[in-house]
This record gives sequence, structure tokens and C-alpha cells, in this order.
Amino acid sequence: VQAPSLSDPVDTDAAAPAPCCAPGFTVDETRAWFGLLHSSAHMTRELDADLVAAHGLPLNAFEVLMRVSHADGGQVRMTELARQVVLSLSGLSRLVDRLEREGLLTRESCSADARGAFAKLTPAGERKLAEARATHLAGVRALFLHRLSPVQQELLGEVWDAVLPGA
Amino acid sequence: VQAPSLSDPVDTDAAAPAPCCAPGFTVDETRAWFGLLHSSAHMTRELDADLVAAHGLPLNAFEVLMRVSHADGGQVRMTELARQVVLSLSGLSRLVDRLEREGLLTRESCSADARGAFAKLTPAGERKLAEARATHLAGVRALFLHRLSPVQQELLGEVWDAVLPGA
DNA sequence: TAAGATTGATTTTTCAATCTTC
DNA sequence: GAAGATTGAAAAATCAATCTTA
Repeated sequence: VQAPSLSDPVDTDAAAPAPCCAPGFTVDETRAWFGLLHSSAHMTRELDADLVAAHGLPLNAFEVLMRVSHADGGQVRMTELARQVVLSLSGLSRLVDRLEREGLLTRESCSADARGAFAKLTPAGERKLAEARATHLAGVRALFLHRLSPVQQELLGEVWDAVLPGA
Repeated sequence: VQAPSLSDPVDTDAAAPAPCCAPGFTVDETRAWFGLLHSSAHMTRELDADLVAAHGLPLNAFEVLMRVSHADGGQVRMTELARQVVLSLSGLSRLVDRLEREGLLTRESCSADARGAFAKLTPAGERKLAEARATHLAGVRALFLHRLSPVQQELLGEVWDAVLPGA
């Protein structure tokens, strides 16, 4: 039933640049890379489903609300927001449309630069976020953080710094 | 209205006087979790763009070809394949449609269970995969593996085992 | 001219319903 | 009836083109 997957059994002592799981990868490389793909996909799906079930709020939308609430002055420019959540600028514009239609977010014009637009939470948006955050936190803890030791958490932070220095 | 800003520390669970990024998370938790989100999203985008530019093959499609080529007997059932790549069953069915239309994949009926269908590479699909794999490997190395020490790679493997024991 | 953002057209993905075989 | 898979309808994401202001 279990088809051989890329993270499959491997002789862990195979030192030679010999046939590993994924051609061209060493065993450790394979585990590090495909584990990342699988784990992040798994957790993302789970967290998204939880949020939709409990609050009718997809993960992307939740992230937008969260980023906005964290921004200086409680508002962010669209371009900056698109960079933070992983969405094209037009994709974000559509998502903000939806959230605005649901009354969770508003667009505020930018006095310093009339081309710009800010996204800002409405009171309803703040309430929604507070509710959803509890669900999300519990999910992230259960699926991820609680399975890691403090040392592993700290090392992971360093790993991401190496991978994506900007973050 | 001066409601407490959402980026203020919350003291609902009496944790340390935490000047955290995300309310409810410690600093290390935040780095570990959001770093994962950002890094995997960043790399996924980059790798997808590279494959499309070099071979007209999106990352999802590449993963399907790779999974099929790795499967026992060079063929996999649709349901199993959908589980391996991150796609709904219907999403996969459509992706296989496209790949079939491009001549890279075929559907084979399953003699043991007439309800089932196998996906299988065509010779053109094997060639395409071999070409694309070089691009992909280089990308994964450049974006990810080369930025990690051997120790970090090993640590990551352990982390994914803890997060997703099944993989 | 370039930057910030939105819109139109298209593609990709999903949900729900369906069909077929177990 | 349930499992494997596909299809129609609808939602979501993207690219390219557009509009407005710097």
C-alpha cells in the first residue's frame, strides 16, 4: 500500500555519492528537502482546513488579517502585504476585495502618496482575528511546535535565516 | 477607539513577559514557524519559475513526473499520486489530463481493479524529466542545501521525522 | 518614465455530483 | 453501499494590460 516514496528507506551509512533516494541527492539532502516539502504542505493544509471549519476563514485570509494587525499603525501598503503573504499583487488585491466585502478590512487612501492604498482592520476584523488566532495557535502548536524541542526550535530559526536572510 | 493593539503582549497564559512578534508565540517559536512558511514559499516560487522558464514545466507537473518515475513498475494509482504531490484528487486528474495532452504521461487501466487507473511516463516524459531534473537539482542546491551545514541538514531530517512521522 | 495598485482574460484548483466497479 | 476516478460549476490565483500619480 505504501508506494516507495522519495523519503524512503535508505542505507544511512551510504557515504559514497551513490544511488540515493532522489537521483543526485545524498540521503541527508533528500530528508532535509523532501521533508520540508511534505511537512509544510501537510501543516498548511491542516491549518487551512481548521480555520475554514471553525471560522470560515482560509489560511491566506487569516495571514492577511494578522499581518495588517501587526503593521505599524495598524495599516500596510498593498505591495508590502503581498510580499509578506505569499501572493501576487493582483492575487492580494482580490483577496482584500473579498475581505472588504465581508466587512473585515477596509482600504484607506494614503495621504503621503496618493497612488498608494493601505489595508486596515475594521472592528469586526479585529474580533474575527482574535477568534481565529486561538484556533490557529492551537493548530501550530499541536502540529509543529509541540513536536520540537526548544533546541530544535532555535536551530530552525537559524536555518531559516540562512535560507532567507531577508525575513 | 484605543483598543489594545493586537501586537501588544497578551497575558492570557501568564507566560513570561514576552516581547514577542506574534502574540501567544515566543520569539523562537515565531522564528521557527514563520521562517518555515516564508522559506518554503520563497523556494517553491523560485523553483517553479525556474522550471517554467527552462522547460515550460510547472513545479507541480515536475513533481508528478518524478513521483511516477520513482514508483514501483513505473506507474502509480491516481489516489496515491494525489496524496504524494499536494493536490486534490480532481486537481491531480486535471493535471494528468494536461500532461497526457502534452504527451508526457499516459493513463493505463489497472488489470487487478477495473476501477483504478495508473499514471505512467511516456518516453517523451522520461526525456523531459531527465532534462528538468538537472534544473531542479541545481535550484534546490542553490536555494537551500548549499546554505546549510551538514549538521543543519541532519537536524532538519530529524525535525521532519518529528513533524510528519508517516513520510 | 517609473511606481503603486487594480482590472480583464485565462489558467489552475477545488467542491460537489456523477459514473463505474468492487 | 463504498471506493477509485472523472466531470461540471465555481472559486481562487496569475499574467498582461491599464489607470493614476510621483
